[in-house]
Amino acid sequence: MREPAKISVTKRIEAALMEEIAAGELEPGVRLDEAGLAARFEASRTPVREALTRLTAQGILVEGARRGVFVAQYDREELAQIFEAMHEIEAACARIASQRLTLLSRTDIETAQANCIAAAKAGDRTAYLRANEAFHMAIYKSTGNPYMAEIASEFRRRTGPFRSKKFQTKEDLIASAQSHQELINDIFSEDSAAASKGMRSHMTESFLQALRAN
Amino acid sequence: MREPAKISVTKRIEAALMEEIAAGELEPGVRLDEAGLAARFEASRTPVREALTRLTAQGILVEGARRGVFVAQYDREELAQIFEAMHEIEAACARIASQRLTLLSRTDIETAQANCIAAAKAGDRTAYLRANEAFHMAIYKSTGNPYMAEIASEFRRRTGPFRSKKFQTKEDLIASAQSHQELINDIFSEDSAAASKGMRSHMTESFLQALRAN
DNA sequence: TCATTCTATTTTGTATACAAAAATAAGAAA
DNA sequence: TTTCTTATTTTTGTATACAAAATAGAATGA
Repeated sequence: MREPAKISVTKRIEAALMEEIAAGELEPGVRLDEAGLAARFEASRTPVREALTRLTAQGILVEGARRGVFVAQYDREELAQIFEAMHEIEAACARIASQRLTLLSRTDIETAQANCIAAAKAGDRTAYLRANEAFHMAIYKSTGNPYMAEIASEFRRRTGPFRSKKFQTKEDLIASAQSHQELINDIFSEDSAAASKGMRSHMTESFLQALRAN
Repeated sequence: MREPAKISVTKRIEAALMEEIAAGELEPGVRLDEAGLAARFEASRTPVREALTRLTAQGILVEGARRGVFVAQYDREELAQIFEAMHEIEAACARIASQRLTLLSRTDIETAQANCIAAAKAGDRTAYLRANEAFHMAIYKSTGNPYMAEIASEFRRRTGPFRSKKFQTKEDLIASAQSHQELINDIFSEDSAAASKGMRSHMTESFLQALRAN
């Protein structure tokens, strides 16, 4: 029997805010005041503060020039720079992953992709977003390098609110899932150059759509 | 006249700890207790806590399995993974930098390298460490992408305590400075593939020495 | 009307207090 | 001695309090 997994108030608030930002409920530019959040989460300002500090360290929130912290918001130029950095890291992950594929990691990637296809066919946007995250995470994990995986995940969290906007229609979902399929072929080819190139093209596509939607 | 630049207690403590860890005064594995630090910095536990939280988020500290936070410590396997990730990011930085070199950024890199050579010739380890950081920072900055620069810097901070150990003799410093020179040639060649390859070889060298010293 | 100074309010940064959890130490039983 | 239990002490997580800074608002003068 496992313990009730007591989670600290700080972590609970951090996770909740991260979730809301990822889901787009808290839009970029919105200000978060400590007192308000403390009231909302029925806690004191102390854990709220700590959660905000952690989210700020991750770049999900930014401290405004004046006062208070805000959900990170980027103009086109900044967004392009973030995507460029993400682009590089994702490409490196794809290359490394292709060199180190195990039966298990191949299966994980394929399973995630199967979920993507199912969600796309069903036109279920929420399910697709979740499956899409899992798909990319599976690739990161396949590098066998938790540090690479961590920075890749971090960028994914940061760009989440901007990427999610681009999935509007069922066609968007299906197009994305197809793009995944090409990417998988490249990675599974075990030609690391092709894997890297494949990821670059997938990310470029993703960026162009994100730019259009923001 | 500029204002006295009021710095928060939290930031002061964070910077001080970062400095001490980078300098190797606080060795990997050492435990940091809040009460003790609060006494040392003549502050309450609150700002100490916040500083520790931020350093933990940056991976400079880790929260132990049991209790308390510790200066991050890595075994050979983990160190290899971190260096691999750093390797990838540095290579990407070098490639991008080589594509975007401006007169100003070239000058910054050359100036930093001149300082490295001077410190190496003088056998001044502390000065070399500082100049070496500036040299790499100048390359990051030359990418024109603050997000790339930020992750590269973060890895540099994390690996600082392990890299610094490898500079023991004057010959080590001179060898490092010479390695820089080759790297500069590759980056300034404006052949981005060569730049990336050059950085990879520089980082591989650096890693091998770090492994030997740790 | 606009700018400016002063006042009031909000909000943050830091200190302190306290309860709960974990680590440590001590003692008892095998 | 070793192991198990229990008591003690640390240490952490959260709440609360308060002063200083920042913002907003009101009043004053041009």
